Amino acid sequence: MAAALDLFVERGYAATRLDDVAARAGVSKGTLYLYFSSKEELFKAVIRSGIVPLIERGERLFEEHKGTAAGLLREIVFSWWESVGNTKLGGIPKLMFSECRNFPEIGKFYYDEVISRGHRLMQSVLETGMKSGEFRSMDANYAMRLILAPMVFLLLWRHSFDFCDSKHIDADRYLEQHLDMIINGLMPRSREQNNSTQPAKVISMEKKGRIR
Amino acid sequence: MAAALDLFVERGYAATRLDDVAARAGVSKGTLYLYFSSKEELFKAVIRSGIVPLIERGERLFEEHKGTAAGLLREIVFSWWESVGNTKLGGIPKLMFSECRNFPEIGKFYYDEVISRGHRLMQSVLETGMKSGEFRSMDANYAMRLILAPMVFLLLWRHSFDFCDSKHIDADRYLEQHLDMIINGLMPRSREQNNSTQPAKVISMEKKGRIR
DNA sequence: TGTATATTACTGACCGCTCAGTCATTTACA
DNA sequence: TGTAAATGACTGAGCGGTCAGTAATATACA
Repeated sequence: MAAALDLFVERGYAATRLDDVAARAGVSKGTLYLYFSSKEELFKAVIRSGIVPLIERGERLFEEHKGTAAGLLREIVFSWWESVGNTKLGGIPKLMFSECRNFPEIGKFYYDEVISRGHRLMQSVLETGMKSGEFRSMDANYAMRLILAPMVFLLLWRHSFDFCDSKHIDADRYLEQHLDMIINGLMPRSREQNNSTQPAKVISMEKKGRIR
Repeated sequence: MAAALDLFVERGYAATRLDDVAARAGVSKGTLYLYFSSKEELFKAVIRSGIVPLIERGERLFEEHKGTAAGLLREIVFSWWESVGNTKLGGIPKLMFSECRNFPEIGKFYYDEVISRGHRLMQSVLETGMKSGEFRSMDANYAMRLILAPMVFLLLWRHSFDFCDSKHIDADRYLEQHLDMIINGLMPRSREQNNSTQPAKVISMEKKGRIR
């Protein structure tokens, strides 16, 4: 399954040959069929085992958190990047976006088990912040999508056009600035108070030369 | 080429059969080879002819604009959605993200002719606003990416997981809220002044029931 | 303990289908 | 009638999937 993940991420579903998966795994193609009844089943297994555990971690972060909503937001963003963005698991979302129309069943599975739970999590964080008055009130469903979009987009970019890009994106700076722009867009009233809402600095891998 | 665009967008590159393209175009497969020397050449031609004209329109908007940077931003966002998001051309970015690793040559072409020009355009808008003091000063390269990401992401979503999503996204509300969050994140000092920076309302298809 | 039998894990040659690409033939038309 | 355009049957490589066979290990039994 590790071999399959590598190759699926690298070449996409259709372009991955089972002979190659078998070769990389150090077994014969026949052996694959002792464990997975078809290429599609192998694909599903890879997706399932790789992603589902991660979403659960995020849900735990939310339940256990005590502090500002902005701090929690920050914590989720950076721990997500650490465990997904920076690992080979980061290729899965790209894979899913590319293939979900051709495999609606897997698409639905991924949506139900990963995406919708991620959405619910982020929306809860925002609603918490709105209720407490830390964020101004807005449609949490759309706000949630607007916060997640640049995060996932960074992942997709990394696995697609990044190789063309002369200016490689520094993920930490990108996420840092995203938070900065989003928080200032979310905060009510004056802007100055926002510096007090970053108690989570400890867990982030914040750069010294942070952009103002 | 219209037939090919339809099918590429609908099924992806690998899953599109030239027999089907020919059938939809109302010609025989042999005829395709009188005009395109290979499937890959057909793909390139589709991408080239579909997208390049659009970017030029955006560049013209920038050059001709007189008004606030926020107004220009708004105008670009909505006219982009009108001419790309709402048409079948909207499938091309999804296609490019999915396939650019398998066709680095096309990926490079797309990056050079479309993405980098789009980046430059948006970055210019932001820098204009920063110079005039309308926006607070920040790294324009990252800000540009953070503004474009949710826009492109909406397109990708529409062509991938949207079919799973029970709550269909209203593109206008989404973009409206994006602008609202971004502008308020970009504006210096007090939040109240931002309502004066929407002279571009005319061209947008703004909904009455806008989210506050 | 030595031999026979069963089980498990794996192999790789093979099959059949799909589909990009070809080309001898037909059609359109000036 | 000559030539350019179009056709569609055909080819062959590639690849998902199969299965008879092998080797190693475990079990049965005398």
